[in-house]
Amino acid sequence: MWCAIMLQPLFIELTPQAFQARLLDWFDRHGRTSLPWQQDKTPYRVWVSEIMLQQTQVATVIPYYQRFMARFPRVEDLAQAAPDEVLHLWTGLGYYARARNLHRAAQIVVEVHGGEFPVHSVDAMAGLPGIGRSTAGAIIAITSGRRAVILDGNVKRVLARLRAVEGWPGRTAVARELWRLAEHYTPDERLADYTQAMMDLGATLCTRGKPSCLLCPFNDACQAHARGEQSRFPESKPRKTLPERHARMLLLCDREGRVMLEQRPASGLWGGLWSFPQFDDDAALDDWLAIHAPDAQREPAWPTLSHTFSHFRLHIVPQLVRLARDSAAVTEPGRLWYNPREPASIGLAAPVKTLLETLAHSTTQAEERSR
DNA sequence: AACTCGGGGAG
DNA sequence: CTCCCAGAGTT
Repeated sequence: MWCAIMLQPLFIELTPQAFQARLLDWFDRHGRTSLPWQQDKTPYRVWVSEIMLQQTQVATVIPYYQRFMARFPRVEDLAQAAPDEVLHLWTGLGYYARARNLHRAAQIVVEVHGGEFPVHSVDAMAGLPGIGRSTAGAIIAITSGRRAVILDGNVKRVLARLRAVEGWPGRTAVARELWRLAEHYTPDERLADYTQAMMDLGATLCTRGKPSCLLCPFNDACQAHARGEQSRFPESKPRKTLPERHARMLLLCDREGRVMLEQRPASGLWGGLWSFPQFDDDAALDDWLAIHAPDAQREPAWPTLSHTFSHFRLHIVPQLVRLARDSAAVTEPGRLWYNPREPASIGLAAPVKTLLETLAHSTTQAEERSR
């Protein structure tokens, strides 16, 4: 009889106090302390890091963070910046709404809150553009030590495994359960260390693939580990096949080697970034050329450049066109003539940046050949 | 509740 | 190739 009971994986479910004690003990010995945003932990510096780190890995963020903080050391510097320069420093990071919201939030902090972040209130913090429930909690816990709860990807993974939470966290019911657990385990003291510890555990031991369970302080209490099903938690998003889209990009060059860019609408894909005129097909591009540059000369199309987004794949055919006369005809608001060899401080979509670099190269080589 | 919004690291 | 990362905003 007792045998049948013993065959069940029997857990002594850790109390929040026991969980916190083990976690903080592990953190004191193995936590990360050298990340750039862990030095001089002001709300501004932590905030910028938290926004950059949304859906973005630490290693990717570090160089962007260094450049950004060097240019905008204080929230006032960011508030006064030109939108184009903010987007320029964000070029390549993705999710450009983050940069636009960051800029707006900086202006609100300066103009409405007197330059101080409202770290006294999760609701006040979450009222700022780009700051949601989790990011608000992280900034408050890390910089003020007040009790605040976070639920980022690391915490989701740790808790989903510890308690074998079934289902994809994108589903409302699963997210609600994870928030409940996050609240359950959050302590009343050492909030900054606890918050950083949960993220460090998720980032260094309780990783998505091949977690280091042997080194984990919770390997005797983790329900996923007991089942040998670490990789099944948290459950992954149900995937659909990505839709395919096609586009032509017009690389319109003048005789000085400059190329025309247009600014994209402030909202939507690549919002506020500068890009090449984009067309659904060859005929649409021809129509545009007939109107704006009737005597321009098309060159053979470059090889297709494929770019994958979260929710579709874009196949880009770059079409180089050289203007026979000068560029005056197509100078309008929302357009600029860009010299690829003298990069300006503007935001560029990743494939656009790639194409501009290719263009700079080919132009340079053409000059060398002509000597 | 489902969809939109990027780019790259890691397997 | 696939998966998803210190998520938030919109529909």
